[in-house]
Amino acid sequence: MARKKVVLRREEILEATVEQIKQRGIATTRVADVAGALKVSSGLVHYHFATKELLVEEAFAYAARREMEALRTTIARSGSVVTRMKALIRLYAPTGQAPGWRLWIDGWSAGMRDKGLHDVMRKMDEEWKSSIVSLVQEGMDNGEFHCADARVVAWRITLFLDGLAVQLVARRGALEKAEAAQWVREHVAGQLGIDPAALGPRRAAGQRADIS
Amino acid sequence: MARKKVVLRREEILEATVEQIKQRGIATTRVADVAGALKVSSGLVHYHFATKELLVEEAFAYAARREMEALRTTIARSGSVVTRMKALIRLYAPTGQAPGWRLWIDGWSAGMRDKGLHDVMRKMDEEWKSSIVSLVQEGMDNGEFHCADARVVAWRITLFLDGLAVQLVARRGALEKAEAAQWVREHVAGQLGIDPAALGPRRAAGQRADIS
DNA sequence: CTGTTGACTGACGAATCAGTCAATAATTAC
DNA sequence: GTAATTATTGACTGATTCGTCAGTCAACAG
Repeated sequence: MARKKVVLRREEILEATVEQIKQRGIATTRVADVAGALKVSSGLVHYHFATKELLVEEAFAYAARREMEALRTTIARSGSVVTRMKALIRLYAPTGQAPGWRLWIDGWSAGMRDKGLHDVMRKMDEEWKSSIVSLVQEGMDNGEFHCADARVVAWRITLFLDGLAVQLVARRGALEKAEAAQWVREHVAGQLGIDPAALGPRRAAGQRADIS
Repeated sequence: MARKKVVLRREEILEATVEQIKQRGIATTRVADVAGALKVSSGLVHYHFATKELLVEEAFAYAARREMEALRTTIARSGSVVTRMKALIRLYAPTGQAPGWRLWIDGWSAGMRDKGLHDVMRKMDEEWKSSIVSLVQEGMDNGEFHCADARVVAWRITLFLDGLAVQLVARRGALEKAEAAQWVREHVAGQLGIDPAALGPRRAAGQRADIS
């Protein structure tokens, strides 16, 4: 009962799959779990997605698509480049419980053996970096940023955020959230050639810079 | 046939388990794979390790122990602190195919749900960082390094290497090995307040520093 | 109102694998 | 040399889970 159009049902299933994977991880998520979460038969999941492998890959692609949309929206907003960069950091730095990062960490691991998954992650990473590059370039062009190579800067920022995500997941609790946030600001600001305070939590500028 | 003392057999099995996990990943490694690699029955593996979960955890602990021994050996060598830091980077930077990193990336993922694994990884990370801290501190004390806080520097170096590992695995081939090595040198040197050329591939010092 | 499509079910087949256990071969103890 | 001990086997079980399929029923077209 409650029959749905294919597109809607597929999206619903992908959404549920992403949620289950965040909670249980890829390996321990059963297609029965996904079906159960939607109160639907496991047969239906297979009706829409032939194999579990395909389901997982499409779920990652779905999650990646949503993430990239959010990124593009943030970047396309009005306001100074610095302000948008700040928003971007708040969106993606793994400060907080960062349930989204759990998904990507699982993806890195599974992607080492699953070609399809690997390609999905790779494509997302390319989009992510090219978005950062264009934002950084915009800042360089209008004089807000002072750095040499937008591509290298984008890589280094990505590197740092990935590493931080690993640390905050692999050593939950060992690093203060506030300290991590401070490091992100310092690192990004250093890369962009701006004042770390400009990326501070509230006001864009004009607060004490109590860092070494 | 070919009976072995428990300690030896256990070590052999752990070694084989690590190898299998590097190749297949945690989830898709069967205990039959481990047994098969040693040309031994699966019953024997269970004779030494009650459950697969235990086997995997101990395999990670074993790998971590070996890695930490190598680290301590490198750090305890004679020579300047810079030289030892250079050796350390060569040992751990995920330049090359880095099969060791595959293990840790799997560990990060599985450790999010497996308490025992999580603790193993956490302990190794603590040891790793405290080793780095003491090396950095030594360099600060004898004037080779110029930085403010050894702990923060150790964290940032770790962060960077982890992030780089992710990038080189998640986007195999997209980043030139040489460029990655260059970035590691720049980042580490920047943190330590020294000339990146001092961490260069061959001679300890006295070569051109062709970086921005 | 009726026929057709297609989303959906639920039971089932088939395969996979972790873990058990009784039997056996090698080692050690005495 | 014999008994006790211990490492090892390999066949087996029980549980799990992916994927299939024959059939049901809602929605819609005509």
